[in-house]
Amino acid sequence: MTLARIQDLPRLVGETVTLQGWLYNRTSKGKLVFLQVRDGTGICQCVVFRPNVGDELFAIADKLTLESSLIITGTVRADARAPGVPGGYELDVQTLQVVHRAEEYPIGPKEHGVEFLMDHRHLWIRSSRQWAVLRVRATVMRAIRAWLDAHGFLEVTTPILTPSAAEGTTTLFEVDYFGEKAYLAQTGQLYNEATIFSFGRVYCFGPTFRAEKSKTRRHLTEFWMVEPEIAFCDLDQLLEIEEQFVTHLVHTALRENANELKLLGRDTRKLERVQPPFPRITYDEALERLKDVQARLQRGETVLNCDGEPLQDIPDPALLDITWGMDFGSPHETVLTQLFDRPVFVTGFPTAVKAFYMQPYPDRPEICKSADLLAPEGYGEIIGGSERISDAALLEQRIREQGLPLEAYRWYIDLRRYGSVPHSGFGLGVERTVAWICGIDHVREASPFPRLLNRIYP
RNA sequence: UCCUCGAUAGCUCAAUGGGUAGAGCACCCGGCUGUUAACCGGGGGGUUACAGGUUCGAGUCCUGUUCGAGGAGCCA
Repeated sequence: MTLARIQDLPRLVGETVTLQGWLYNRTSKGKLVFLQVRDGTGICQCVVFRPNVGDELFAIADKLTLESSLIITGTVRADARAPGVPGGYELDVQTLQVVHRAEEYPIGPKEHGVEFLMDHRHLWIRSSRQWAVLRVRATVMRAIRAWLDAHGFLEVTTPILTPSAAEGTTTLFEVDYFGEKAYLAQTGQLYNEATIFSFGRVYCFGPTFRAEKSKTRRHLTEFWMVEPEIAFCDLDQLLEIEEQFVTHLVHTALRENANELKLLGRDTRKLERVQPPFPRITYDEALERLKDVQARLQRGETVLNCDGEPLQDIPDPALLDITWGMDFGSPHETVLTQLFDRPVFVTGFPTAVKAFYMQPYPDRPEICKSADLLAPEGYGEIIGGSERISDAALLEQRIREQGLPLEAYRWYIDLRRYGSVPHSGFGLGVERTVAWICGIDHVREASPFPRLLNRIYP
């Protein structure tokens, strides 16, 4: 008899093993009880047959409550009828010990509303879909570090308590810092721009905070972001790094989380075609495409996506109104991403709508060397990146133009005085990336305990 | 901040023009050797979000409040 985990059962057929886990579901049929047991690595059907275990143990198994904790011993056998994760294997139960008999469990196998599930998030994460999503999240986070570490990046942590904003002060959480105002970080980028001069290629990876009053499927007030920053790197070089990086994340999840993506019902063919190079379109080109789509929609034409299907989630073509100089809204991203079969870069946004530190094109200063990466299928922006201004005088001018407090950025301007170099970086949002890979419709399920507008419990 | 929709059993929902508040799931009891959200029979379970109004009579109509969902703006 050996202790086993459910994910290893395919290699243990014929052996007698002990599982430790919780009762996920139960059905009984006369002298048979089917216990769906989960142990964190998978879900295994355990078959309790009355003549095998005796009347006393059978009665206990037959009355077990959902989520009761169990230690259960039996023989592993392959059976195509056995549901579960990975499925196809079940345990022929010999003995069973109840560690704790659970009280009546509030979350059933039937449907529940969002508010109820969010109030019970501490229990909801036991459900198979949530389990699958959070396993993919862990894979993505591991793949982020693995790829960056393998490509010469050094992880350098940046502060969460910060004295000022990178991009204005309207979306920051304010905290009291011994009588002074401080803010929870919404980016580590400015500090990354300092550490590249020490290490060349760096990244920071951790939670960031935005006090935006956004109530959409794409927003959390606390989310995880990885921000690589690279010295001696222009925008074109940055995009090559980004597409290699994102491709690695997607294909690592495809390889390591096949069971999870299957459980989620994800169409993995759409993920498999994520391969470099990603298409690159300029802001100007994107504007033309958007106007074209809007005109066709308003004429009542059906506009097709990259797979030849009608565009989804376009409630009102009037929302696609845009003129040169405006930043994209969510409806614009929703349209653009459906026109491509892989993530698409949009480059050269108007300088006026982007952050002060982005490098303007020398021959066209009204646009800047910025690039957003939009995920397919309407998931929208998962990366924002740019080449940074490397000239101290130009940076100072841009800070003044934006009306930002020059004094707060003195150290940041200082970086351009001592061996300044062209450098670039980007930020990738973990929850949005996970939501896209998993094919789920709201980022709140991509975080174990999501923080949202009006929600900080549990 | 704005727009739209919603709140009825533990959960998901129904309740015809205003006329005795109902079903499925969950739970408890009984039945069945292959269930896949099993099925069959029985049982308990309600201050219809809150406050006020109209009415012989309000889950239903009106006013206000609270809470929630989706979206816009902003963003990853």
